[in-house]
Amino acid sequence: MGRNIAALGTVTQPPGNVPKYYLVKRHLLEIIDALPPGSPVAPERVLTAELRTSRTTVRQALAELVGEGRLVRRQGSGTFVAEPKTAWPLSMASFSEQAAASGFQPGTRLLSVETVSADDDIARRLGLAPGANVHRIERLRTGDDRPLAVEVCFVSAARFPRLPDRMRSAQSLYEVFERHYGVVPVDAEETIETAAAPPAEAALLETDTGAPMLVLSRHTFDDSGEPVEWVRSWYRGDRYVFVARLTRPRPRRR
Amino acid sequence: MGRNIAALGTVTQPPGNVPKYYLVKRHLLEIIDALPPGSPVAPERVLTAELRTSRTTVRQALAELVGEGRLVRRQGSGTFVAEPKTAWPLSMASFSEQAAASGFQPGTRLLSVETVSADDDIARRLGLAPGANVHRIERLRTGDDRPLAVEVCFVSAARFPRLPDRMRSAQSLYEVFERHYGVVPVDAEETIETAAAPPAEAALLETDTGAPMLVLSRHTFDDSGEPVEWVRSWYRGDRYVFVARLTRPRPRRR
DNA sequence: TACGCGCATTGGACTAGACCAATTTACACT
DNA sequence: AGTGTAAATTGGTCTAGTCCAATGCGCGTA
Repeated sequence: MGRNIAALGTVTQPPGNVPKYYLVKRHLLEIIDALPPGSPVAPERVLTAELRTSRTTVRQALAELVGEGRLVRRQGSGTFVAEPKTAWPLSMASFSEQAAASGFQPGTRLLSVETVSADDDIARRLGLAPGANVHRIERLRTGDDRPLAVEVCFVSAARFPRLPDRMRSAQSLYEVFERHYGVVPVDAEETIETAAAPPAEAALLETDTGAPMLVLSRHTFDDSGEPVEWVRSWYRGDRYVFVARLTRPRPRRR
Repeated sequence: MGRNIAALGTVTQPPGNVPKYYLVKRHLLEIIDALPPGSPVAPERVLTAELRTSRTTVRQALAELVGEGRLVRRQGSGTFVAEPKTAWPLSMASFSEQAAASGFQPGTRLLSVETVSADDDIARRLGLAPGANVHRIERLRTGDDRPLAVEVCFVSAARFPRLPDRMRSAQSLYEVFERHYGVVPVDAEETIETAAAPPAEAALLETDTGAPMLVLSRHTFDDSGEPVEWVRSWYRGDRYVFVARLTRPRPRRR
């Protein structure tokens, strides 16, 4: 068509400054909403010409849509409408149980197990003296053989001797905790934040450096209130939505 | 100094492709980590010259650091090390209670109340026929007079007649539910995802269009399992971390 | 001293284009 | 018809620069 971006949609928003790339984004959104997942979208250079803008501006709009899980891009191939996001439950259940609850075949790839000296933050979280030895366990969690999350877990080396060896043959960390050490995690504090994917995590999760991620940090305690583990998990923000079930704590007051 | 980016740090990561902007980001991170909040960081053009790269590349690194809450930028003024993020609890408590628990003086600004026809998604969520009337309540929640979140709430118009009038003088929606309609929300399903800030939300939250956000959607039910409200809240991803407390549901099995 | 105007500084948005990498397509040759 | 290679297509990274908007500083003036 070749109509100018200025003619796109109606700007009902704040008086002046809606960036041009955002008009492009809304325009693309209208197109995407009408197409089923997998449908191809016009290539960058075509959009650039059609909308009379620079490639940079088009790319900024596309990048946001990719980050929000609306589009998928494949170099050399094209841009396509993405599948809807997948729900990921927040619960005390083990990874395998959570995955199963979401209808995935869970899998784990052990990336590295090493024993290192804890930095101040980790030591404090695990109730150890600064510099104490901790096991650092890095794993790639998969669902239906597709990468799902990268987890880095820290536990006290003194409390869990020979854990590295045991990890190499085990699937579930919680099972090892219980079987070999009699430790049962009973509650946890989870924090959720956004971050940009570092190159290593991006590669493992098959996305791009800088892609928006959901970072879930879990601080787990056993029944006596002792800290058990400190885990930091990276999930692709364009693929997953976290779901939490909340119940009113007390009957009522007032 | 004028040292080239190629000399920065050591690339132990994946074989080849670490983008140049990421080297800049790591370099800046080292600087930031050693400075207290509020400290100024060198302006873009200086970094561009020092690191022998383009302004675009420097800006990409800065943008990610801003999105992760490590830096704050003020046009005409400069770039500064940011305050640490603030924890925001996920619980069934009302906004005021949650804010108080986080040490904020809670406030609410009613942006708009209107009665509209529900789209299919909203109707389904509230258990209504498609096109049924719903009240749409848009509010800006504040903590210590600073914008905290933008909330858009939908409730059935048939179930809550004259709610718009009552809202205008009320602070707490839950209080109105209980006092005037005898409805007490008891549990909820919350979903958390990432998104880029639209211009309107960005303006209200005093950030930039496209800034990474945490979007919290809450589907609330009363004691008989009836849906009460559907709320979508936008929080600045660079400022807040969501915190959830989890407890193992069952005593144990196996 | 206090005020106000103008300029320099700084971040924000956008452009046009170069070069690279992955993929797909087209075509020549067997 | 099948196969392999070259070319075209498409997304990814980076550069160099323009113009604008908000802020803050300094200087001249009242």
